[in-house]
Amino acid sequence: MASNTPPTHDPAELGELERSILLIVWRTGSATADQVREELGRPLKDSTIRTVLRRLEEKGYLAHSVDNRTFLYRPAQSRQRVAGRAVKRIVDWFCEGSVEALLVGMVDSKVLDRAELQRLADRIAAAQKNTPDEKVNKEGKP
Amino acid sequence: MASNTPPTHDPAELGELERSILLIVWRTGSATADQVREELGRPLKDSTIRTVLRRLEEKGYLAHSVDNRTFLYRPAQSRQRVAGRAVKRIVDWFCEGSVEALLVGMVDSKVLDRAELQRLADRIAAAQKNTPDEKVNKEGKP
DNA sequence: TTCTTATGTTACATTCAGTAACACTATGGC
DNA sequence: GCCATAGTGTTACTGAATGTAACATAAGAA
Repeated sequence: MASNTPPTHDPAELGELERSILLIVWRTGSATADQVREELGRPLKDSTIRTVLRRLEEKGYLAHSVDNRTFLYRPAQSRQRVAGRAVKRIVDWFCEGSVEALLVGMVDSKVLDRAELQRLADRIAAAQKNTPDEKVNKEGKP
Repeated sequence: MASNTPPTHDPAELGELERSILLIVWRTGSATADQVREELGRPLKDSTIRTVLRRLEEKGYLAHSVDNRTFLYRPAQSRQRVAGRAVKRIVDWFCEGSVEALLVGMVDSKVLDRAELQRLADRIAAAQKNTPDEKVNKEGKP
């Protein structure tokens, strides 16, 4: 498999409110609709929050358990995983799959500055060391 | 602090067709509505193509010049720049501005495999070397 | 039982992208 | 000069995704 994403577009597109709420759940680890509403600091009705939470769960970003009759939402995916996939999509679309090209572009467009680049290099070096020669092969991309 | 505020408007997500057309213009360097339509290989009306081209220009992705009464569209931004900014947005939203966190997440979620990571590290190392101590020098000419 | 609290369901407005018809205007040929 | 053609300008409709919320309902608590 690999290659392309199916015709149905990836649910990486979130709205503002959805994103805000998702961030809150990520930040807090878990939250009830009420907690989210308070965190939000915006005058939104309870049902609004719950609708968004439900949609986020439908989209696979959240999961919930029932704690004494109250829904407790938790992330179903890590922030970074979601971000990673979103980036992958961008890379596939705009850089024809080349992460390197993306990085070059990021430097080029000053999205990344030298300092960050340096830290990035360190970080990557560290990651290389931490994970020996493990198998991390993914989509067939020889 | 350094300039962090995106001066231009937020590069909102593009639709499928918009993306396809944008890719065509990027690929060909410049194109008329008619050329785009042929490249697309989809039975779309001329006005459709032109509408999308116009919207892409409004959004700042394309620019046009008039060649003998015919609009000739050209990219207003490079693919990589667009990609870079899109990634920055993701990083800001999901990783709280930390590109490192993003990279770690990408590795974690296997969006990036070790080979890519290695190339990336090389690439970055090369970039470090190529750019003295000055501000980021965009690849210029190899 | 009644009140309270939380969920389930349904709906409406808005925005945007996909798609296109139709009106309008130079320009070149006759 | 007049008209056909090839372009552009304008406007619009549709459908999906999101923001937002009202209203109905079920299950504990008092």
